Amino acid sequence: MANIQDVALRAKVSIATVSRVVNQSEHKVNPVTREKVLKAIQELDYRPNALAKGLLMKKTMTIGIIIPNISNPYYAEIVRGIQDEADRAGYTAMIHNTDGKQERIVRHIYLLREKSVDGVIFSGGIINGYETLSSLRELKERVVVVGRHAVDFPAVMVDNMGGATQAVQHLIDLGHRRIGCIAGPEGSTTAADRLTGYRNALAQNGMAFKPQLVKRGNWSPESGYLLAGELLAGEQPTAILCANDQMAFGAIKAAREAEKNVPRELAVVGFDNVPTGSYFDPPLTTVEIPMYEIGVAAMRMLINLLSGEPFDKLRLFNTKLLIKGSTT
Amino acid sequence: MANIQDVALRAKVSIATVSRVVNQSEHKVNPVTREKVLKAIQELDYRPNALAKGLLMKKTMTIGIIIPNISNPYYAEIVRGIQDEADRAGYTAMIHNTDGKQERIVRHIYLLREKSVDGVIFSGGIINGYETLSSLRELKERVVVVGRHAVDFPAVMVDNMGGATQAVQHLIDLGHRRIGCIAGPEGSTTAADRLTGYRNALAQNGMAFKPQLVKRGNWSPESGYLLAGELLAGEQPTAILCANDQMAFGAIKAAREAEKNVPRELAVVGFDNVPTGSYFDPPLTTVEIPMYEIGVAAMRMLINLLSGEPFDKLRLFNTKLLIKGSTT
DNA sequence: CTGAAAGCGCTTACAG
DNA sequence: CTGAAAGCGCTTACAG
Repeated sequence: MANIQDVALRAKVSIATVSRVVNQSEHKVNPVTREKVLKAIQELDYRPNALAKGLLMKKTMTIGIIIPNISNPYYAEIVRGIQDEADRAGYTAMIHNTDGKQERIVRHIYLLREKSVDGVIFSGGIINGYETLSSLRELKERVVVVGRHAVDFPAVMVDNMGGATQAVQHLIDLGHRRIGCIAGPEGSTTAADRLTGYRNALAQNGMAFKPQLVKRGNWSPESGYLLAGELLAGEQPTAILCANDQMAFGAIKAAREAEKNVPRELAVVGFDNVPTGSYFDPPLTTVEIPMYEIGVAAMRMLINLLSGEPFDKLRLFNTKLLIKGSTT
Repeated sequence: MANIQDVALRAKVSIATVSRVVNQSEHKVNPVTREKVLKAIQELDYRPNALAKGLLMKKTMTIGIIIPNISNPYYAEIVRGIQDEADRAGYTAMIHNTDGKQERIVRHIYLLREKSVDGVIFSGGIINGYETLSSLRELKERVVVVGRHAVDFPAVMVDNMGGATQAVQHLIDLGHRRIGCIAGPEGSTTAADRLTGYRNALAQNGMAFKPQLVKRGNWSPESGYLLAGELLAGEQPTAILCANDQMAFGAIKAAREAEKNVPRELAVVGFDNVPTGSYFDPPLTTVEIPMYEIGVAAMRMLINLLSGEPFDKLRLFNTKLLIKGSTT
């Protein structure tokens, strides 16, 4: 690969001049000289080496994204938002899957530091524990998080609580009185907030909270399927709020196998509004979250953080209840 | 951030010695000295700078992945496979979305060169045109592709043709004689191969190929929905092969709205076996592709390529017809 | 076993 | 307007 030296030699100028041309520097360069350099660059198919530049400038135009799993459509959509915004600003992203495991989170944070990323966006899982915080020490002024975290980073958040309350209110308005909940896993603040929203709606309507109507899944359709099966065999709710769409897909399948008509005998609400939900039969009623925009906003925030621009340290997105065929 | 110099100063040794300890070099280091260095590293929370190392060693332990769109579950699954295998080998991946646009492909290939990635995995879209090939020039010995391409790179391929033939044979065996096809877009070799498979099955059974039974979508559920609507309103096939699951979801929705029972009045087959397909009603009959394993295999191949190990330049994966409720 | 020094490919303050 | 030189943080051949 041709380097700056090769270009300088061929154009018969110094590397300083080549650098100025390449970077369209303020520093004046004679037009004739510039042309010579441009010609040499073209002929040699020269590209500046970003490692060398990054080492010197202490700026790599690279960011890290830490998520549980890119093959989860929720994160995939957020990531696409982050990347589109990053691309517009000239940043490249390195994506790290942690499956929510502390050990992997810590290891990948260290990796990002070694690779000298300019900043980090953290979504999913949870930042806690001495190890994780300690690994973030050197990076902590350059982190943006998506979701609610114990630590005080600039954050893009979603009104999960309000969304869940609204969804349950919708079920109550339809006349449901035994409303089950397939919640997300322990340790997820998103899951916790959605569950709180469910409880709030019950309380606001003077309805008792019954722990036996609540099951905790792991976001997968399988877990929704199994837990809905348990609820239908036991407590027999007439409606179920699922903490995400995937689990709602599983719940609808369980209802089908139990020969319960959705929505007539069992109403089901999901959360997120993943793309395929509206193709289901019945189309899934769900709480929409603007995942793509969340990603864009998180990257926007990181760009401001890194450039020293002032910005709001907290951006809250509202949800929107989409009433479709799985509730009536 | 502490650098190697800081560690050397604190441990009262030279940077050469620190380097040897950090890299667990062959070169002997006195155990007492080693301990001093380790202690300093710990106290300073030192991490070696990968930019400096990469610049010197001409090896960054970073790879690039070029795909159309990470929020497409097909690519997300392949990427997860690539990343898991990459992670095991100590590589980090930079993912670039091109939406299949030549301009973006070219731009991102140049970006990957600037960032000095060790290698590239290219999936989706298509490598052709002077611009793209030219941009790949410097990287061409370090590229692995997924899918069929005009250019001769080491490749991981899928028997799309055989899978489609098998799926259509299944429909024929069920007695269907008017079989429609919602194919993928022009310019996609995957789409072309699946369409050829469809035609082959017809030919093998002495059935005529009718162009009016074939429509070309763009892989999205919307396109499947619209095109299935056209087929149902016009040619009235009794079965449709869709070139991917997303379009099959759309087709089933169109059938529902046209009050055609699936599978009784319209049989539908998808392709890929994305995770949600089996939760549909009816569960989607589809041609399974081992997406995750394809990703793993592609990364494995790239690792061998980069390390100079001998390996098969072509790895072919077979598909598997999964018969579910959308065909009977 | 230890360290001084060269060099990877850049940018920029400084001198001319 | 142009260029020589320092320095970013590393690894390793070489000398001792």
